[in-house]
Amino acid sequence: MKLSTRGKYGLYAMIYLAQHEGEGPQSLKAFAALGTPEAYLEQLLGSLRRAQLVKTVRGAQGGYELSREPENITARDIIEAMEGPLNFSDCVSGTDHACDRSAHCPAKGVWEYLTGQVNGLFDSITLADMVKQNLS
Amino acid sequence: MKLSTRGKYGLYAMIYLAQHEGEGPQSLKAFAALGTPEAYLEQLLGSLRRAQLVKTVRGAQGGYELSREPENITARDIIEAMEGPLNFSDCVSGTDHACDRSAHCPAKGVWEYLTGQVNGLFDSITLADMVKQNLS
DNA sequence: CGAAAATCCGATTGATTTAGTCGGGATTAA
DNA sequence: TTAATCCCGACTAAATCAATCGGATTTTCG
Repeated sequence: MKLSTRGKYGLYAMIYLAQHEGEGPQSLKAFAALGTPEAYLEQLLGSLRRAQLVKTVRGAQGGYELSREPENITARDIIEAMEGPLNFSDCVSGTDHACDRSAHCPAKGVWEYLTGQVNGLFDSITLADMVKQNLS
Repeated sequence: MKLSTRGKYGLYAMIYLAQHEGEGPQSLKAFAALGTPEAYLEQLLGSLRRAQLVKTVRGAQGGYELSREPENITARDIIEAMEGPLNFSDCVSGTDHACDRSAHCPAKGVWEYLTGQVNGLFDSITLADMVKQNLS
């Protein structure tokens, strides 16, 4: 089970923005230090913007800023914006017709439980915690 | 973030074997009810065998059995056998040279923390719990 | 006004991974 | 000896990933 680079780079970017809060909008060029291709990062920041985690200022001197305080942005917000919702098995999320015996399927309960627990974990960490390395 | 079908089918298969413990080896044909192509399932059971979670009896009347009691097999054992170890970011696991600034990288601590927590969660659920739906 | 600095956006592409399929080989019970 | 059954490596079509590219739009600054 692994994350794609989208989640990884997305988290880097958000941490970067949190570290530069109050310094005005950060341009993609400023992100260069993150070591990610600028054109790719641009795409990823688009996902973060559509999820309303960052806001943008267009035009010269423009760039990206957090759209709310780091205390109110969770790891789950970020990962979900980048990778879509956690989905261990189709029989839990969404359309549900993937399995015709879900009523008596023990696996379904397992997936539901694990999904809830992992989502809870990711919900419990804020961007502020990450920057301060306040993890426990 | 999603699991591949390997993890999903692998868990089904292990639950099936736990439910039929003591009934002798279960053949791939018996698994047909799981709705997974037999030839594919065969491949997957191979992974479970190499991880020593199941043992096999070859030849006629042969099949698959759990190699130890359901109380001593965890969700992590199964998922890891099927999908490899949890890897949120290369900067945590393995070769480590993926990132030259890992010393002062706040993201690294986040990945380490999340990896530990999720592994702990998966460790805490046994196959016996799953069959009995004893999740909490 | 015009140029430069920036984000926005859809299309495209090469590499990798996924989800199987296939064909034959080895083992064992009856 | 035959049928049942697992073992294994090679193959493949489809999907996803990780970018790249070209141009459009917006805004500041001189």
